[in-house]
Amino acid sequence: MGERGRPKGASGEESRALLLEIAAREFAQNGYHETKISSIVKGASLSQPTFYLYFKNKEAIFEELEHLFRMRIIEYTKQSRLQPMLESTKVKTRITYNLKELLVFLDKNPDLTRIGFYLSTKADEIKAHMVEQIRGNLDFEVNAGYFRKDVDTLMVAECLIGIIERLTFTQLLTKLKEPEEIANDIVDLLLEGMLSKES
Amino acid sequence: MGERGRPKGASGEESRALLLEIAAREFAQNGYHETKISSIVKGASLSQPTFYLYFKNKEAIFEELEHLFRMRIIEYTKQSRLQPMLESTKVKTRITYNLKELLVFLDKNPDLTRIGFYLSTKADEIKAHMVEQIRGNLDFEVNAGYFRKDVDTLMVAECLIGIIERLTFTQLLTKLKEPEEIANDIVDLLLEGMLSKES
Amino acid sequence: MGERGRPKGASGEESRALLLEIAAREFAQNGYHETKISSIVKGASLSQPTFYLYFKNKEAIFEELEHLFRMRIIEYTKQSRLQPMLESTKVKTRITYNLKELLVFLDKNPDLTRIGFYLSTKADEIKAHMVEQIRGNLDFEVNAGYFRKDVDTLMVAECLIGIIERLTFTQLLTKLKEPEEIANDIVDLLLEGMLSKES
Amino acid sequence: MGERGRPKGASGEESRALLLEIAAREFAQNGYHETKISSIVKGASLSQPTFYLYFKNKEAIFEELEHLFRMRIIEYTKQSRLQPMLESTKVKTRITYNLKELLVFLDKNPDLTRIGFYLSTKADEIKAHMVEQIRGNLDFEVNAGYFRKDVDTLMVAECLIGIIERLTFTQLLTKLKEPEEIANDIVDLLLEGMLSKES
DNA sequence: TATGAATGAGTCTTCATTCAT
DNA sequence: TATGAATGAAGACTCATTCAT
Repeated sequence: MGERGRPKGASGEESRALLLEIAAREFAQNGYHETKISSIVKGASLSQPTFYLYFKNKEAIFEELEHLFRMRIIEYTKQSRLQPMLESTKVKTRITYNLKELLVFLDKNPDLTRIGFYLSTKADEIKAHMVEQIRGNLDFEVNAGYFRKDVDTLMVAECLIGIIERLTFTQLLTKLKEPEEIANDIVDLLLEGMLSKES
Repeated sequence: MGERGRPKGASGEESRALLLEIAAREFAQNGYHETKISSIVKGASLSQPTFYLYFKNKEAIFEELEHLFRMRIIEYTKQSRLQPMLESTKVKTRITYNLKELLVFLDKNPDLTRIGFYLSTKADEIKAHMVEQIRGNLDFEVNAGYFRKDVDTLMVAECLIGIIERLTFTQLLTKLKEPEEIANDIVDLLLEGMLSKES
Repeated sequence: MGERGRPKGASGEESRALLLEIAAREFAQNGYHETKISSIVKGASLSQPTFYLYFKNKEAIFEELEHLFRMRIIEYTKQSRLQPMLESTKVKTRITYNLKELLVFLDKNPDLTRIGFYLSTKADEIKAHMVEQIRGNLDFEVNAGYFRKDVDTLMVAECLIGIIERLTFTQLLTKLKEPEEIANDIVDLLLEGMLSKES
Repeated sequence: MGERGRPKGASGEESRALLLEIAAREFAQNGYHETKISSIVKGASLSQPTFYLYFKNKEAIFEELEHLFRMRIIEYTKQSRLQPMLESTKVKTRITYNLKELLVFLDKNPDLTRIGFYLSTKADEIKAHMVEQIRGNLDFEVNAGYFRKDVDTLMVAECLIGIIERLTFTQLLTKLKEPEEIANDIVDLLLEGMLSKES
């Protein structure tokens, strides 16, 4: 029967996955309320009742997308703790690399990112969680002597999240800059500051 | 009509202002869609038709709030350009002061802030506008030799906006920190960087 | 504006009462599920949203009708207790009269009767309540010597309710018999029994 | 196809019977509309399409249950006509026995009883049919001199059905009383009446 | 200026029912 | 005989918005 029109007997998992994908796109594009079940199923070439075969309701599919983002983002922040005993000269490189990896993930999943960072009512929770992780890392790094002892790690972590969020939406997802460039810029700014060195 | 027969309560302007105020609170608390005209007018002890006496529709009152925020925020960024010929030693103080003033405004208008920074579909425009202003200031300041010549002023401006937004929601509006503290923290971080000075 | 079409400004209470009336008819005729909000409001020449102005939902209006029936029926059973010291010869007359009054009420409110006796999920409760009342009356009457000491008053009360229900639907609401005739028949049967007297 | 490849479980007849049984239970418990095909088939561990292998639709299976009840109940009322030339002293015994038999049947088939007596739109027809039968019996019995000549046999038959219905639901199916007790109570009440004998 | 009363338009959701295998 | 997958049809409910006074 080839590819024409996905016959009735498509695998349930496929339909479900398709719905999730389309839903992510629709939510990201139009927000939660402007996204109608009817347009999700139309996008998936399915009927409305089919939607309810796989998801309890609109909220449920949205929550599943939130959850998906959350699980994946948590992995990234977990991985990003610096190894102890890292050579001082490698610190900057390592941090930049970790940050770049995170940005690559966000870049590859723009719809999920918009949902998890912006649309979700749990966006605050998610970011707060990231802040906690980063702050832990920073505390460790300060202790290890990589950074000034007098920095308020919580504030830095908050700033970093604010920066990541902003640059993700204005530079990354708009394709104005590559993950690596952005990572470099951020790390340079936060580590070195803006003042002229001779000053 | 003088003072004689205002049959039911307030003057027109008062009712209008009240509706704006309540609406701001409701929008800030519950978002655009979750905010019902019915609850706005209930909050203002008025009837639904009265609402339409003062505003064309729900969108219109929201846009008016957006506009209000926008006008006021633009003033602040305009004022914040550093005066030429500033003594080098005063730069940091001056920047911090300007930032603090902005934060004080946001702090005093939490509902508008939430609307203009977060809920409004024009939030991006507003922030982009701020970025432009700040970037102009930074360019000037770099030229004046206050900062490193190699900083990407657009990126710094973007970062600053990201930081302001985040700290506004997590530290300022939650009353965890005072505007001044936050301004100090931000400026210190961005100017000095995190690295230990001896490094 | 005369009577044509009930203008928009009809009193709210009127609309509400009208909806209740039409709803009773629709429920009685078609049952709970077959009755659509749309047909109720059509019957009342109103729109669907108007329905929700006066009732929380379909269940709520049904419950209000149940309640109405219940309140009224309870009055009747309360009134029907025999006065103490009644002359023995008047007992039968008195009982018949009370029963007739109840039947007159049911006859005058056929829709409510169908709802409260048949459609309502609380029909059992309502009838159980009536049984209790009647049983109380019977106990009193047995004590007063009007009836055989060995009758099981609960059973008689149950039988009476069964009879009333059945005859209401088959004889009364179908207009085959008048309340008075039915009351006479019931009382005669229950008091005298079927056996030939000489036996 | 013999016994070889019945791929999934039971023979057709078995599945059909099972569906009927489960359906009766579900209808009796939850009513017609609240009973979903989905829960019937779930109860029978079958799939929805299988249901339509055996029944045209939801209405059809319900009607089949109605029919089943009707056929069986008619038998009982047919049998219950008193034999001519019965000794006068045995009349009461015989009537009681017949009534008891009917009640035993209802007691053994509570789901069908609830369907045929209460849920079915044909419940009225069924009961009307029973009334007719009983009335015929009563006419015969009156003629034979067993009962008062002045009783309205139709009314008595109606009363009896009302009583049977009520006591079935409140005493029999709730297991409060045995069929025999109930039969005795009914017959005693209807034959003897409530009045004290000396009166 | 103010409102009691009413509604058009639209969405979610459910369920009996059917294909294709 | 049996079912995984899918849907047509329909109803409840909500909300912004408008008459008529």
